[in-house]
Formats: sequence, structure tokens, C-alpha cells
Amino acid sequence: MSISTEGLILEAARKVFARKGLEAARMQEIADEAGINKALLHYYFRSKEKLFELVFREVLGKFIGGMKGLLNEDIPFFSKIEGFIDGYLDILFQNPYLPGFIVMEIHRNPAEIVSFMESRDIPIKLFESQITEEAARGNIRAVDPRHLVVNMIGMCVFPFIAKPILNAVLFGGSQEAYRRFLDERKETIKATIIESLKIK
Amino acid sequence: MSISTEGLILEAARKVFARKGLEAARMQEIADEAGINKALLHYYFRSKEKLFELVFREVLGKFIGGMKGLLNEDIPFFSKIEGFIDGYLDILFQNPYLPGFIVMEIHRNPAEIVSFMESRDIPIKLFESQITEEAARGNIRAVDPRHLVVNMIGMCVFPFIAKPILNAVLFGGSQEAYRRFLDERKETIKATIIESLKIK
DNA sequence: ACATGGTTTAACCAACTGGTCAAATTTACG
DNA sequence: CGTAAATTTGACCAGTTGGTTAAACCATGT
Repeated sequence: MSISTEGLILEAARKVFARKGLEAARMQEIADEAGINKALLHYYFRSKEKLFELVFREVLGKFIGGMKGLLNEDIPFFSKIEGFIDGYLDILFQNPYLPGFIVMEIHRNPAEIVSFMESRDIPIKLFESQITEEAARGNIRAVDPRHLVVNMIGMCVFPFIAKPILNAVLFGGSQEAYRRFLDERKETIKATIIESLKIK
Repeated sequence: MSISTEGLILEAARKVFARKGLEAARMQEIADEAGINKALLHYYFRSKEKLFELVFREVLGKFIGGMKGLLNEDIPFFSKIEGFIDGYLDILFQNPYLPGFIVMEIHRNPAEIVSFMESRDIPIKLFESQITEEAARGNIRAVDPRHLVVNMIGMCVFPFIAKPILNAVLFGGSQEAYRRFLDERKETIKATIIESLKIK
């Protein structure tokens, strides 16, 4: 599979849109990044918005798909929690730009996100029943699964979204220290969640 | 204190910039929102970027100032944690647009955030020593205060940032259900943090 | 060689944007 | 009142942007 022009454009668009957002991104910049003429962008994808929507839906879809899989595996409860946090953070490590990109679009056009989400459902039923079962057995505190998921995601995502702030406030601008901090997050978040579920 | 033209502009700019971001916001839109002529914007504030920077620094400053106070109060450890979460969520309830706004700017111009942050320090020394002390006394697990703060903020902020997604995925588009969920967050986050700190 | 179809380009355009400016209007004040 | 300063406006401009188009290019099959 050689690098088709279409592929070049999509890859370039992904980069530029991700770091600039829809409005600030320039078609010329995407063309330059792809090493082609600007008119070609319109030849393959009709308009800027069409191109953006395509790129965004693809990226978001892959992202959502990943965490859907993690949450829906048929494995023991605590393993699933640990697996989810590990897997989710792995995705973030591989695409650190992604959360900011998605948040930007959420902010710009919430309606599109909603319509996209409604077409793909995130089944948390299995996870839900696992929690009620563990709670009934007295293995964990009774908690709302929705809050639990939001807690996990929030703790995972925040340091990526707020990178420059944390970098300045906590680490005095040291990329090294920030990186070490991120490495620690996996264990920290797992410990926080699991300790919070134990019955004392 | 009557509504000066300058005040009108700043208020309008805050609204428009917050929901559109710098690039997508239009000076004409700000002028309309303020009910004045576009040229007046340039009369009072030289350029779009100057106006934006002013608005942004003011908003961010107030935000940071709020949480700085919460973290630095000289009160018992557990009270401080509860107070921080309550206070932080109160600020978010009053300015639900704020996190998205800040994230957007972080993404657009990280350097500015860094320079802004470096001029104001967030002293977590007091909080830090409180934690080590409580841990030494055996009252809580030994944890890294930086991770603890990031955990709290992450759990607080995320549902505001991801509102449309949660709304679609968890609540089937019901604003009512989303609102109830937010109301529960205070107790949920406090419980999660405090339970995770207890020693069994 | 040449005809055909998809691909690529340079040049161009209309619309919009931030910004300017001279004139008009309002305010402040002796 | 009168006038000078501050404020407000409509008209305008230069630069940029997404998008178009006609012509050039190139691979393919005949």
C-alpha cells in the first residue's frame, strides 16, 4: 500500500487540524504539509469542513472504539479496572494531542459530537452488572458505575489536557519531570481507584 | 458603577471569545454583542489579540486565584480536601464554559499560558507538609501531593469539559439527568478521594 | 502515435476580516 | 454659550482565505 495522494492529504490534515483546530487551520498549510497543490485538497475532498469532519470522525471513532473494547472485556472486575486505566493511558501516550483536539471540537460544535455519539453506543451494561455484583458480595463499596468511569477518565485525561499548566506550576518547565510524573500516573490512578473501592 | 462602554466591550468579548475561541471569534460579533460600532473596539483596545489576551488573563487569573485560596487555607487536612472540592466545583458551576475556554487556549498557545503561570505561583508547600504530616501520623496513606491535586482537579473538571459526550453517552441527551449527575459529583469526588486515603 | 480519463497545477476570484480614518456627535468645562 | 477634548460612527482599505477553473500533465489501452 503505497502513499496515495488521498492518504497524504488525510495525514497532513490530521496533523494540522489537531494542532490548530478547524478555524485556525489553513488549507494552504495542509497542502504544504502534504507537499501538494492547494486545489488538490478541493479535488479530493470538497470543502474544508468536509475534510475536517472526515478526519475528526475517524480520529474520534478510533479513540472511542479503543475504550469501548477495554470496558467490555469479559474479565474479573479488578483486572478490568486496571486494564482500562493501563489501556486508556497507553492510547493517550501514543496520541497526546488527541484530548485537546477533541475538547476543542466539543467546544466549537457540541451538536456534531452528540450526533456522532448517538450513532455508536458505549455499552457499560456489563461493567455495571459487575459492579453491583461485587458490591452485593461485599467486595467493594457500592458506587455508581457512571461516576466511576468519569473519575477514571478524568484522572487519566487531565494531565494531557493541562500539560503546559502542570509543566509550569508543578515542574518549573522541566519536560523531564513532567514525563516522570506521567509515567507514575498509571500506578497512582489504579491505586486511587482501587483503594477508594475497598471496604475499610 | 454604571455600565461603561469599556465594560460593555469586555463583557461582550468574554462571552464571544469563550464560546468561539480567538480565531473563530469575529470583532463584528463582539461589537454587535456589546451594541456598539466595530471601530470602537479598536479605539479602546488596540487589536483583537490585545483584547483577547486581556480577557483571557483576567478570566484565568480569577480562576487560579480562587483555587489558590482554597488550597492555602490554614485548616485541618480533611476539611481542606472537602473545602477544595466543594469550592472548585462551585466555581465550575458558576462558570461552566471556563474549562473549555482555557483548554482551547492551552491548545492554541501553550507558551502564553506558561509565561502567565510563571508570573503567579501556586504555593502547594503548605498542602504538601500537611500530607506528609498526616501520613507520618498514620492517618492516611502516603501519597504524592501533586498527584492528589491532579486527581481532584481532573475528576472535577472532566464532566464540564466533556458535557456533550456524557450527555449523549450516559444520559441519552437528557439535560435533567446530566444536571443531577453534576449535583452528585461533589459527594462522589469527596468520597472517592477520602476513601482512597484511608488506611484499612 | 493518439485518444481518453483521471490527476495536478497556476492563476484567479469573490467574500470576508482586522484594522484605519476623517467626519460627526457627545461630553466636559471655563 | 462656546470650544476643545473625548467618544462614536460609517465608509473604506489591504491582506487573507476558501474555493473555482481552464489548461497542462500523465498513465493507460488501442
